[in-house]
Formats: sequence, structure tokens, C-alpha cells
Amino acid sequence: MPCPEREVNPVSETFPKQSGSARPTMIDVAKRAGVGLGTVSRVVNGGAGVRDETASRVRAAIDELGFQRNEVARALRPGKKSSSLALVLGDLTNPFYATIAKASLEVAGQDGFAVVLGSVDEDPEGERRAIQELIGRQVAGLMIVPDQGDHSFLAGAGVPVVFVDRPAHGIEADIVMVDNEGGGKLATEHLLRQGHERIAILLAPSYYTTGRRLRGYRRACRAAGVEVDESLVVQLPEGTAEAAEKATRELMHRPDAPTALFASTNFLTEGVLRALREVTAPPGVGEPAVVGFDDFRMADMLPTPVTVVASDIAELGRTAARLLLDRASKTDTRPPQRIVLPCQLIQRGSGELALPK
Amino acid sequence: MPCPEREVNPVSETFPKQSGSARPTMIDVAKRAGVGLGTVSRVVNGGAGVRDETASRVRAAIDELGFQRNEVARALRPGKKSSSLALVLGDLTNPFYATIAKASLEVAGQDGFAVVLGSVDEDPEGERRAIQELIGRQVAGLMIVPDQGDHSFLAGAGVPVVFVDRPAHGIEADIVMVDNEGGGKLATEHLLRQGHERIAILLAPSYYTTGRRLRGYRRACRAAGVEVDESLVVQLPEGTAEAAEKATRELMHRPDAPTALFASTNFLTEGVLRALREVTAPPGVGEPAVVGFDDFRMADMLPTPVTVVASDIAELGRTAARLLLDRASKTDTRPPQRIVLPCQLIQRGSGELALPK
DNA sequence: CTCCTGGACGGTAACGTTTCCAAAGTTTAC
DNA sequence: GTAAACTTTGGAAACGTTACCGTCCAGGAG
Repeated sequence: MPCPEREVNPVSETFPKQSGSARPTMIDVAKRAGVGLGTVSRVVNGGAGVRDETASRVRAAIDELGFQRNEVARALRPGKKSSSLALVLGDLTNPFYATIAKASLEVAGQDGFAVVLGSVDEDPEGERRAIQELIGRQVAGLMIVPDQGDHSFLAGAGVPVVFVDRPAHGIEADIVMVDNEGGGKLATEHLLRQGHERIAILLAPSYYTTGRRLRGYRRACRAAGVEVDESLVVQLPEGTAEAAEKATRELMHRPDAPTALFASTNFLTEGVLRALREVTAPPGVGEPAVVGFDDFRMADMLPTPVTVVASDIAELGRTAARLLLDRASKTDTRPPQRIVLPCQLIQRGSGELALPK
Repeated sequence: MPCPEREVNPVSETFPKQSGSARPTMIDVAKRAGVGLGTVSRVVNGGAGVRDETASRVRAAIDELGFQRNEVARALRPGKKSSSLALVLGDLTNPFYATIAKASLEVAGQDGFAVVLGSVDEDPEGERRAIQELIGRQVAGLMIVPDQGDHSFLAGAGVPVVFVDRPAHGIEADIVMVDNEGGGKLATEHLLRQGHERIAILLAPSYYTTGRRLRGYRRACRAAGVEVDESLVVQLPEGTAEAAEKATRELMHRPDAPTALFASTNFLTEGVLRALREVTAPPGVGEPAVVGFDDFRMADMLPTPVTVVASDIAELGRTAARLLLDRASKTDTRPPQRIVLPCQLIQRGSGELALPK
């Protein structure tokens, strides 16, 4: 039933092969147009101060030779930082990161900037190496979704940095993030309002963001006069769906199982849902309520549509990119900013399951 | 209930500010270490032919000054192509593209290559501009998920190109793709096997891949002796979930509604499922069977878990990146290759709904 | 003791662009 | 009619690196 094994064929059409000929330079263009090097440069950059007739001769030469400016050489000149931004983040397969990447790509593209993705391992040392690499490439600015670990080595880099989603230690720089504490509070309040008092919260390991979400959770509980059972605050060893699934299964098998769960990350939400699908609730006890953090595709299509606390992730990426571009161009010289985007509760059903009896 | 408005504060901690001081160069290092420029260069690149004592003096100077090689200047030297690959693709929010990006990023990173993402508009002209831009940045190679439109302008670029997921017109270059026709055949055969004969197929507009999938569909029907009702071959105006949802709703309201649907793209599958959720099937007729192309997260969590034809997208990205790296380093000088990865049927339920009665 | 070999190092010429300065040509003002 | 000002153009220097070519010194052979 599976398809044939991976197959490899030489392609056999008769299109032009890729030729390895060297690319023409401005000097070639200058010779061809019978003008000086400086004139070509002027034409290429807007062409102010060049007679129309000369300019069109140069343009003709450019077209004939298929010349294209060598951005690398251009970026070598002092003051001319390369027109690329670096983006350092985790797993692109996570829609959260993918959305940030897409949004910043759009904004950067509008200004003619490319985006360089550093390869991002998970360990702090790998992140540091990747960042150093990118700085070596003379990017005009860095957008970083930082891991834990010290980032003070960025202080002397002479490149503007914007942190996304969470602050970094050891350096004062711009930061764009969502209101994690407010979102955690929102989710928890909502569950409390449905009558739940045993609300478990699942946390990815030691991330700044989930810490703030936990804080919102605690605040909401305290405000409602509900004491937090610390055994329901679950610090996972990993931020994966699998870890959340395992933890949820264990939670729900306890005699004093929670009646509601707050999954503080989209992958964790997935794990929680997987576990709940299998767990048969004790007789007389209904399906536990679930609220997730960060919206995800198909959330409204599941058997019980999933209630989430969400923020505008694309806006997060756009804001960060815009801010970084302004910093890079020295348009924005304010002191480092801290921009916090609001969260919002999206009710779909799973969070509105009332406490049974 | 929504959180407070977006809030902006200057950050007020007391970390080192980012200083704008110029970065040290090899010349600075040479002076500091009391050696010549060439020696520093030798040390930086492996250090063959330098006495240990000298080398360590240079390394000390590098550390003290925080020197880091300027990749831009390095890439300017002839023969030294920059160590970045370009990746040109569509919407990163689509897990298909995100997976390719992640996989190629990993492979490239292992070889010390960065990946530059060009800003990708949807129109062919925008794609062309983006590619030209990237070539100007002297990338060592291009991975392109091409739009329709002519790509012959790449022939003279002097940069290796690998096309991903679909071939491009007007140029002979490497291509890595999945077995679209085989996958389409697999999906259709499976539905035929459940007894379905009125199988609708939804197609995104004029993409090469969906065309091949349609071909597999036709082949399977013909082989089974089932005549294709052309009104069940739905060419959508857009490749979005919304377009698929609308089309499905219309299909299912017809008196001769299909009993099965083949959604030839992951976004289309989503649209189909959304529509089916709402459509009340005519009395006596069961829920229509659905097979999607490309797996997606949560597919197994839906009320009726979704059967899909899937291939290893990460492997697609890895293969493309590896091939491109080999081309860029001239390790691989074979004629252009066509690599086809197999597809596989993943049965989950929605494709195994038999024809009612 | 001299010559030669070879390793270690220093200096310099590119790479392709931008930017600045000076030269040439053209117009304007007196 | 000449000077001044402005516009257009050509040329050279610089950016930070690598590659190549000498030079210098140590040590071995004759």
C-alpha cells in the first residue's frame, strides 16, 4: 500500500543549464556605458545628479549585462549596515514562533530588509553561538526570543536588539511581549467563575512567560479566596505535548483530581486534551474544564471546542520588527521600551464546563 | 473582561546599555598582539603555520577585544561565497512550509550556514524581486518553493538552486518533491475500496502539486472502472480553508452530493471539515468520508479522526538543504537530480466511513 | 664557515561598492 | 566679457578580509 521507495532520476529536459559565469560588476557596467564608476553608482542609488541621457545609457548597460548590485560589497562600507535583520527563535514548527517569523518577515520586507534565521539549538550555549554568528554577518539588528541564560555579551555588540515574548538577563534593551500575568489571571478567573476551585495549572520548565502566567493564576485564586493546592501546580520537565499528556493522566487518576485545568502553553494544551480523551472520569464527575494559553488551529473543531486565552501574536512580531527597524535607522532614539500587548479570553466551550454538582 | 490596553513603559533596570562603539577589526587584534595582519588571519582560520606561542598571544588579544570576524568582508573575497543559504517560500503559518523551514535550518546550521528568508509576496513578480534581492546578497545557494511563472532568469545567476515541492518553468535545476500523483492515487483508491464512487476532489488554484494529485485521482478512478463526474472536480479560486468550506457546503447541498471528499491540501482539509460539521446530511445518508493530503496537528483529535495521505515533510526540507550544500561546495557535480519522496496513507477513521447502504 | 632549505611571519594587493574631492563643462550674474 | 556658482562627471581612497609573495631566522648539510 505504501508508495514505491524514494526515487531519484536525473532530469532530462532541455532548459538552459545554470551557467557558472562570474557576475558583472559596476566596473563592467561603467565600461560598457562609457562612463565612470561613480556615475554608475549614482544611477544605481536613485540617480540624483546625473543627466537623463547619461542615466539611461547606464541603465541600458545594466539591463544588457544583467548587472545586480553586490550587497555584500555595499555592506562593507562603514555606516552601511547590511539590510538584513536577524531572527533568533525556537522551533518554527510551533505556530507561535512561525507566526512571529511570518509577521516580522512581512514588516522587514516592506523596508527592503531580509531576515536571517540563525540556527537555534535549545541550549543557551548554542543560542549564544548562533547570535555571535549573526552579528558577524553584520546584520542591522537582532530580534531574539531568548532562552534563559545571560545575554550581557550583547551589550558591546553595537547592534540594536529587541527581545520578543520574554526579557533577557543581563542587558537593557527593548522588549515586546504579551500580558502573561493578565492572561493567566483571565483564564483562572474564568474557571473560578464556573465554580471550579480545584484548578490545576501546567507549566513548561522555567520559562519566564509561564512563570508570569502562574503569578496571574495565584493572584486570581487569592482574590477569589481560593487557596492554591500546590500539588496542582505542575512543573513539567519539558514543554512538550507528551510531557503534558503524562502529567494530566497522573493528575486525573488521583482521588482528589482537579475539576479544571489551565494549560499555560499551546503544546501543553494539546497534551492535556490527548490525556483527557482517554481518561474515564470517575462516575458522577463530569468532564474537566480546560483553558489553554495561545490560540491554535482547529481549537474550535474539537469535540469540545477549546477555550483559550490568546493575544495577537502576529502583532507581536510586527511590533518587534518595526521597533527594530526604527532603532537600526536611528529613527527611534528613545530609551529602551517595554511594550506589553493585551490578552483576551476566547470562550468556546471547554472552559465553560461548570463544576458538576 | 479583556485585558488593559497595550501598555508601553520605558524599562528602568540598571543593566549595561548597548554601547555603539565600533567593533574591533583584525588590524586592532594584530596591533594588540604585536603581530602582522596575516598572522591574525591564519590564527582565525585554523592557525596552521603559526607557532603555538604566537597563536596564543593572538587568541588572547581576540578575547580581550571581543573581536569577531566580519563575515561580510570575508565573503567579499573572490571564491569565498557567503555562508548563507536563501529560502524562498510562502506562508510560514502553513505547517507545511514551517516544517521545511525548520528542517533546512537544522541542516544548514550543522554546516555553519545561516538561512536567509526572503520576503515572499504571493505574486510572481514579488517572488522574482525577492529572489533577485537574495542573489544580490551573495547567498551560496537558493532553496525555492516556486510559484508559477518563469524562473529562467535564474539560469545566469551563477548560484546553485534547488526547487522544493514543485518544479519551476524555464530552468533545469535540482528538485525535491513528494510523490503527488502516487499520493492522489493512494487516497482515491482507499475511498474506492470503501465502496465510494462519487468522490469529490478539491483543488487549490493551478498549483503544480494539486494538478498531479488530480492525476492520481483520475488514474485510480479509471483503474477501478469508475467514471469521473467532472462536476465533482472542484477547482477553487483560492487555496484557503474558507474557499474550501464554501465549496464543500455547495457540494453537499446538491441533490447528487458526493459520498466522499478528497481534500488535496491541508488548508483545504480544514475547510472541508468545517463545512461538514454544519451540513446536515440528507436523511438516510451517512457522514461523507474524507481523506486529506498532508498530515496536520490534531488530526487524530477531531470528532472523526482524519485520514490523510502524508509524506515526510521534514525529510523534504533536509534533503533539499543537504543537496544544496553539496552543490554549493561543489561536492556534488552530478547533473540536476529529481528526487521524489514517497507518500503514505494514515488511516484514522474519516476515510474508512463506508458508503451507506 | 658557508650555503641551502624550510618554517614562521609581515606586507600588500585585491574583492565591489560608496563617498568624497577635484576637474571639466555649463549656466547665471554682474 | 569675465567671474562666480552650479551641475555633471571621473578617479581614488577606504571598508575588513584573504591569498600570495617575500623576508627573516634557525638549523642542517657540505
